[in-house]
Amino acid sequence: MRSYGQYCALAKALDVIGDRWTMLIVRELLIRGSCRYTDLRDGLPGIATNLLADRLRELEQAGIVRREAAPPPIATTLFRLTVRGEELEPVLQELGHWGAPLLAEPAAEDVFRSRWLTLPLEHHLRDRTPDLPPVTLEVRTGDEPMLIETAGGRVRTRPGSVPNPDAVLTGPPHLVIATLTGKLDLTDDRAAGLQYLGDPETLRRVQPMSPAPAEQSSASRATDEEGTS
Amino acid sequence: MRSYGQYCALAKALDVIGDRWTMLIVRELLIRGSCRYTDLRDGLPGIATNLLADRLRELEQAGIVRREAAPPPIATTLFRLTVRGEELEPVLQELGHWGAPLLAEPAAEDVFRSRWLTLPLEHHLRDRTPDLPPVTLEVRTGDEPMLIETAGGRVRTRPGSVPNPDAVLTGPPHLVIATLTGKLDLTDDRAAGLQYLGDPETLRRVQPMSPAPAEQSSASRATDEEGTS
DNA sequence: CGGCATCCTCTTTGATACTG
DNA sequence: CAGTATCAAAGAGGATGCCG
Repeated sequence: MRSYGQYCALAKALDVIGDRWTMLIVRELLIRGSCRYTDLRDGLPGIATNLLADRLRELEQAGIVRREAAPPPIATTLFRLTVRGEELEPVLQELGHWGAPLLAEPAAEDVFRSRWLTLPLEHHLRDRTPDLPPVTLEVRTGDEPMLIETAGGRVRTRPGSVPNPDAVLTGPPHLVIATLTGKLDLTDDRAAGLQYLGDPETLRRVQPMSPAPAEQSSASRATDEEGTS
Repeated sequence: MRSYGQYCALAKALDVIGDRWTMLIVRELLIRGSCRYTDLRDGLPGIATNLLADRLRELEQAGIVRREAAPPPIATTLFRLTVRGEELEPVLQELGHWGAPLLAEPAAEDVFRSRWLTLPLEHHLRDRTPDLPPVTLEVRTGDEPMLIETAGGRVRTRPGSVPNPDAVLTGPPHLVIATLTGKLDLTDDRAAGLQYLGDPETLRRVQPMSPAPAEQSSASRATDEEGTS
């Protein structure tokens, strides 16, 4: 990327990670920890392979990504974030938080990977009753199942499946998100296509406090803009 | 900008504000509140005028910027952020925080506007003794003087100058920053070109707690990268 | 002046094909 | 698997022109 040439922390940050695709590559590495070129490509549908190669080289040079040889059994290159790279997590969290309302309308043409939910969900969900025995909620949406588990007072998410979860939530991404964040109630009319099996308490346990009042789905755009100083 | 086409909050955010120059335009509007096209252009050295016009239109469409006619005396257009636009402040703060280490080395070729310091400084500085009478520190670096004032327990910054500040700090940007953030001591050898006049207590009062140990200026890049999981 | 629109060149991207 | 090579299309940068 061409530098902005400005002595400003924001501009300098953007000089390094402001390029197209760069932050999404960091997202994948944050989600997956350490992974192969092909894993990255799979998590970044739409990226051109030469761009991915270019960006990885730039990120390596910038000290954000490290390339390492995989342990003996397998022979492949692995990519992972450096400490400096991991420090980008709060940035991505804030950006994701700001962008969350844009997910209000269903996916439409968009591709979706259930892994993309793990980071924001860990950030938003809380264990309301950490003293009770841990629970596991399986979420089935998108390409692969996902687990939401309470552990040590925190809520952890990871791709995967278990034999006997306390509950299973199944449905299209936008309804699953609305449900997990408390914007949509299980008894809600709009929940067509959503299925919840198991103890209702499991869901309530991890939902954030003060569930936001149900949003009007997606009407009126230009009219509800309002500015203040 | 071409959409990433991913149903992911981060990708959606970047669809809207990921374009080149866009975040810097938001920075200017956050700093200046409400301003004219030419003010923006001045705060964004290097931008092509057609790009600024394009981006402003896109931001308006996205509900981030509002265009308003200036009050009768003057006849000009004013641009300002909507509420949705102001909600980007935490994002810019995090990005700036991450990028701050990149300012360690002096400006070199970079252009600089002292206004660019106001946002991050307000975020980092603290009033250590809010019960004492308020103080004013004038900073002279870059294109225009700047004031750092304690008020109501907070530290406020703004471009400007006053007749009798409690202290005046003058010098090149990187030394001024190092001083204000406590990385550089007033008695430090490296402070060549830095001048401080007035009560030393004024500076100490607004500096953040636990001043970071003086950084080795800018040696060794490739060697000090280290990864953890 | 303030607020753009046009024109032109150069760089970056996106899509696809190919290789050690 | 982990890229490089190629090429057309889109976008950025820079200069200048226009209009109230």
